[in-house]
Amino acid sequence: MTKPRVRFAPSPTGYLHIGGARTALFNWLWARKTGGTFILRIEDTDQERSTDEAVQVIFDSMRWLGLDWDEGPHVGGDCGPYYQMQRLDLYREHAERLIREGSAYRCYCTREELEAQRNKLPEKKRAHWVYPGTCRERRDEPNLPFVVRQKLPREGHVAYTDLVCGDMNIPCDTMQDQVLMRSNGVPLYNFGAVVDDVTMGVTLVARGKDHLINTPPQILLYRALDAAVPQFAHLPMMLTPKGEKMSKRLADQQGIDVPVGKYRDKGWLPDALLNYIARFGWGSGDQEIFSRDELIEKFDWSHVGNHDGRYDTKKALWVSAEHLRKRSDDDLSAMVLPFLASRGLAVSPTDARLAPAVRTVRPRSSTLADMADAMDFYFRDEPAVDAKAAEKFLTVEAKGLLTELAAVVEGLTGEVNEVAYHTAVEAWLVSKGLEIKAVAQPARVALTGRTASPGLYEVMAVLGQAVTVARLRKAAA
RNA sequence: GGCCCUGUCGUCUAAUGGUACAAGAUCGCGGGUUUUCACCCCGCUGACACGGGUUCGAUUCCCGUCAGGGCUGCCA
Repeated sequence: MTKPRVRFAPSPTGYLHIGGARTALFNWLWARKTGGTFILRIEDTDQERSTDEAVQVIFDSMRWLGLDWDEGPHVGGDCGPYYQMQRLDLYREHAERLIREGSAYRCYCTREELEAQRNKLPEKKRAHWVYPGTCRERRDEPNLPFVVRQKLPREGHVAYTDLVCGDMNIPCDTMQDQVLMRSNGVPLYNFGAVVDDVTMGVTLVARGKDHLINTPPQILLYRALDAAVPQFAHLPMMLTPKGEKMSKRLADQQGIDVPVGKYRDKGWLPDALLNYIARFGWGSGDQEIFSRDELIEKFDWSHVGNHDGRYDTKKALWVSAEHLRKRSDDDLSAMVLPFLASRGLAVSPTDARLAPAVRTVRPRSSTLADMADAMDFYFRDEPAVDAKAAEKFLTVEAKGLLTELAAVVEGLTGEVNEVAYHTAVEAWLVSKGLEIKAVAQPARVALTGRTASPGLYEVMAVLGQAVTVARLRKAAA
């Protein structure tokens, strides 16, 4: 049995959409699970919207996610080139063949003529205008611009079995003679994709359900080209929390990050994003958290659902946090550095406070950005003090206690660690007949500038004796 | 409007023609732990869209209704 060949074929018109990332992931998982081939192909035939920058963004996002491709730009392959705009000869040859064999025809109707026809319809009915087939039987070949249209059967059905959606059976009279090639010789999606999938030997096409309706005419094209029809798997849509298509605008309104790059910028771990989007439309028993290898091991088309879902920001953040908690202090230290840097904190990778600081904030963070924010006070010369907190807790009475506390800490000798702080402070409290509650919040504000932070003794241990004393004294002044 | 897909807790998933008072996770709420905030632990609320059939029996199969989504471009 031959190994699967799957592909991800984005169009470079902006950024890698999170829904696109899921399509890429499912294809990639299948290739990795089966030992098949994962192809990356750039569908840049929309010259109005495609840009080189967007191509670069796709590469960057794919690499960040760790979805490496076996064939495609940069890595090459036997079926290249992998940019559609570099394959125009191929499309022209295939279009000519279809015309010759009667599965396609040249259409000389101009855009203006067709537009005029459409506009004759009442406004409400314009949406269901279909091309009337004016040039279907035309035999002459005037020296005029033309598009190539697919010549569809007027009756019959196209049947196929979708790995996700099951048995499909679509009547031909609901399709129309779609344009295959523009008048400038550039193919449209439904043609370019088929020619490429045929010539690249793609055996399984997994894509969003928004392409479900494109499949029957594509199957007709495969048949017309005497090519094997691949398997199809149409993935359910990722919708906004309100159940709408995830356009950039709507997503922004509802606080969802659509571009993959946003997740990187916000300090998600790539594996966490992969986990969240994998669980979207797919599941494996009760398991929620998957490593990359577990996804490869457990992924299966039979467990891909076929109903659309809604993005859930809270659950997404939970998944992110779970992945963060599984990482070692050292890993996280290295990864959080850029986030500290972007906050103006040039912390050295060898700073001894780094890993201990990470350990204290890890259970309080959902992303690396959260983590950097939570760690801020460790690395500033002076903590940013919340004015309200200071007003509430740094009272005259509290300042007196902080002065004493500073002296207690200053008096410590030997190995001064978390336990030592704990022991010494407890002893002092007992001698004063006080409970920790009496000084906890004032001390916290003094040391961190905030009312919520890791435990006091942990904080002292990371800060060190000298800084702890200094901050306590400063707050008491 | 037409065509296509889909309807299980708010959300993402699970299970099944009858051991079932429909399972897990998240969110929400309450409690515990605690120097704060988290983490963690315990508990609670919460769903088979509706109506017909098929069947001894339907959440599960079929039909209809309703609802949601997608497509309906010389976009992808």
